[in-house]
Amino acid sequence: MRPLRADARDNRARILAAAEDVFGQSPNASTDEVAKLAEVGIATVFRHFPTKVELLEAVLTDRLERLRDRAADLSRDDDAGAAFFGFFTQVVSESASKLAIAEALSAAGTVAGEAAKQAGAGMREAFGVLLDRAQQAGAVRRDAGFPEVYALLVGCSRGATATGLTPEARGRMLGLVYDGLRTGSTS
Amino acid sequence: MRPLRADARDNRARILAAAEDVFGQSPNASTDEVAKLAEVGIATVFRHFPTKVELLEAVLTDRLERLRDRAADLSRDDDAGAAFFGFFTQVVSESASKLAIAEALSAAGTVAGEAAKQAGAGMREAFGVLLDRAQQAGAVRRDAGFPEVYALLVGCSRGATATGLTPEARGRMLGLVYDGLRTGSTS
DNA sequence: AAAGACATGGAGTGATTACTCCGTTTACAA
DNA sequence: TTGTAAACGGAGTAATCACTCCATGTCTTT
Repeated sequence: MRPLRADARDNRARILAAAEDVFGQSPNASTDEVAKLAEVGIATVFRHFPTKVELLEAVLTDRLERLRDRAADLSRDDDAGAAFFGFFTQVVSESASKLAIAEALSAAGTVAGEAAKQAGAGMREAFGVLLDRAQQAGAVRRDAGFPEVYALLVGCSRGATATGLTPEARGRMLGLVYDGLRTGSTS
Repeated sequence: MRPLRADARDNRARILAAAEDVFGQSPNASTDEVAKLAEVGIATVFRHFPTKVELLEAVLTDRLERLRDRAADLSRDDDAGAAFFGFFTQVVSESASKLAIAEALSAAGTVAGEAAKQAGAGMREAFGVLLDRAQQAGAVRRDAGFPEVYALLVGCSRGATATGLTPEARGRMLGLVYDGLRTGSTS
């Protein structure tokens, strides 16, 4: 297919940004709201994303790919422990202000269409690498399996946003979790 | 006001039960679905709960009160540590099958009307007592504040449900968290 | 610069849904 | 048993929302 016309590409980007914003604040907002914020007609939204679900998936995919890229970057860090805990902290902190990330993490494994599903798998895989390396380096206990650690990542994100934790309390919460994850706490 | 007529009281209970079931599975189901499941006309639903929001609040309040009662019971247990961890485990385990509990916990502090707000406060207070006693007994480290522990409770619930954790993985996740909460892990 | 493909906006459509009206039925008191 | 207030069911209403149609506008190519 031929490349998009300049204005079309522009609008597409604006719509995606607006959707991220709108759905980030209230997940079942109407498509009209997205159009309004993007300063675009409704028809334009539907031309670029034929269905509301596809628009949501596009937002989701976008977020997941960004998280995956960040995790992949960090997996090349020399300090595997710092990379793992740094990623974890960053994700949870961002979720506090961006509801959408928390939702994206939840949805990553469950619903969603093909593209989003793949992005979710990629993101989880990249996080798995971070965990592996941190365990090899002795920064995270070896008996911590991926599913439970990933659930903790998701859970901490949602818990922090849902209860409206202050940044300080969020730090203390992560401190508790990290103590549980570190080598040495043999339960 | 006079006592409800027998059939009315009956229907009210059936509607509440149906609502818990329906909204527990898909939080934005229609009121019709609740009526269908309760084997009651729509009008009857709206006569008992004048608004969909009020119906949701009633479900929420119900759940929160049950949790509060359970926490209050456990706070009379001799083993404060077992009481705290037992409650935590039970809440997270139930959330796995009942989405609604996880949602209720999240909503407890944020949105919701007067009755639900109060029920949420009561539940959090009862949980706070459990935490206090466990800390006094030396089963939970003293530098763990209520907000972050409560956020962990909510988070573990949501994380477990959102990622579809197996019961075994859920147990391991809780093991990690509990290790972080116990006395001795001085971070 | 001019043609024609590509995009756009916004009114329109049908489906869904929260909530109401009212004729009928049911529980309770005497 | 019967009168009546209380409760019920379900068709009806208005609003919302996802999505379409088409007349108008705008890039881009030669």
